[in-house]
Amino acid sequence: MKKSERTRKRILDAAAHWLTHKGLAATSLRELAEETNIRTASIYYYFESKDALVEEVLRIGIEVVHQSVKERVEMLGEEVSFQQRIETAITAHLYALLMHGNYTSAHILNYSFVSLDIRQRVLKVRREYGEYWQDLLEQAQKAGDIAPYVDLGLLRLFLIGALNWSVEWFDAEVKSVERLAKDCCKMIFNGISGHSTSAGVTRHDVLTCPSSTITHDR
Amino acid sequence: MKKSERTRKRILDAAAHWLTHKGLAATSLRELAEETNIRTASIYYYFESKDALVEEVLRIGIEVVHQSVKERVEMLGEEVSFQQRIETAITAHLYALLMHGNYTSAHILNYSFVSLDIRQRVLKVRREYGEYWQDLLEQAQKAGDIAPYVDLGLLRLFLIGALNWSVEWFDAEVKSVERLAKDCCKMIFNGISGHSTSAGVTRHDVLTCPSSTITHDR
DNA sequence: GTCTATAGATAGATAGAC
DNA sequence: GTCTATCTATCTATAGAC
Repeated sequence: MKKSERTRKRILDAAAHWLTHKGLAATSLRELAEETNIRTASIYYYFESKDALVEEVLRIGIEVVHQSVKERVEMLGEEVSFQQRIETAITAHLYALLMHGNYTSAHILNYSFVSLDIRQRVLKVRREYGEYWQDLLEQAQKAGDIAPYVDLGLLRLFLIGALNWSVEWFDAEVKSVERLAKDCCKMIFNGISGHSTSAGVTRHDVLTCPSSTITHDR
Repeated sequence: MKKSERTRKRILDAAAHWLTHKGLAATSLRELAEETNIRTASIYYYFESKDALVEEVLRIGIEVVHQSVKERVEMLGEEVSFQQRIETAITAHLYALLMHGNYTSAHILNYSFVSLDIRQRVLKVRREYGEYWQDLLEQAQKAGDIAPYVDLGLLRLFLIGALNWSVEWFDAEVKSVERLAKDCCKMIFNGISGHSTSAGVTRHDVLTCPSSTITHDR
């Protein structure tokens, strides 16, 4: 890696760090320059503007998660169950989110505040990742691993939302990423109800169920 | 309500709006004053500083949700099942979040960026709300409505995280708050698995909304 | 309570030397 | 590639009249 590329990366790293901890408007090029040991004006050699720098951080923030998830799911063999694939996807998402730096959290925390221009361009990258999950979930539903009644769009938004929020509370000393992913997956697949059959036990008589758990349907 | 109180409220409303849509540092007292039809200096008659104003918005953002949830759950009779109580709590949380203004979203989107002082004080109010949910979930587990294997702390963070994230994608024209709450509750309690823990999957007509109509983002 | 006026700090961005 | 110097704009906050 050339020195010029390294400098560029150091600016991006500093930006991701400040965007995560201070927010968009409180992230000043002066402080980024100080942290990178260059002068403010030198940033403009690498980036056209503050907006361009921020846009790249946000874009990387999604791409790194998307790539991580895709890679690790594809590494699984063909015969692996969809529940296992989804657990792997959750693990990979959490890993990229929690362990691999500030780019993704910078994205999550600042997306609402960047200019409309940036938001629209970054939205494309977001959509691609959303569609990856949507495909995964649809395949799982077709294969019968997800019940037909489930609204996959809602599931996707609900799941990714919950995972993204973990940047606010995750603590590796309380629960590891793998453990967290496994527990989330179990909760999502088996449900939390105390009235159904015990978690993980396969039932074939799906047409019968304790009515008490659905009595509030109207 | 006195004129002075109304002016104060108009400043708070404007602040909540700007904090939600532009973020902490991009929310300037000048623009708040303009939106409130007063001069910048007049804001200092009502609030000691920008920080004090922001802190009050964030505090209200939690309190309004906490109160809404508490009220609506307490309105339910004693004999109501815990699953129903939790669905009511989810509905109330979403209502306060999505329908009743920008205070809560201002909190969610800016909490990471406010000064340590504010964050620590606001954290107390947050904790109180978290404890309310923890109590509710513990009672449900004791009553047998939530399975013993469930990590209630994880469930609480997962659930509230997913709900809070809905500010990013909720669209009342796609799915109403009540419908959304009901569907979330069903998914959480019954699980999404197509194979096991079958409680509830007898009703395949529960989710009427085609997932494709849910927007990825706004 | 609301105003005018302004102090004092800091922001993004540019010009041009080296 | 990196620098110094600086322009222009905007910010929070204060002083003091009315």
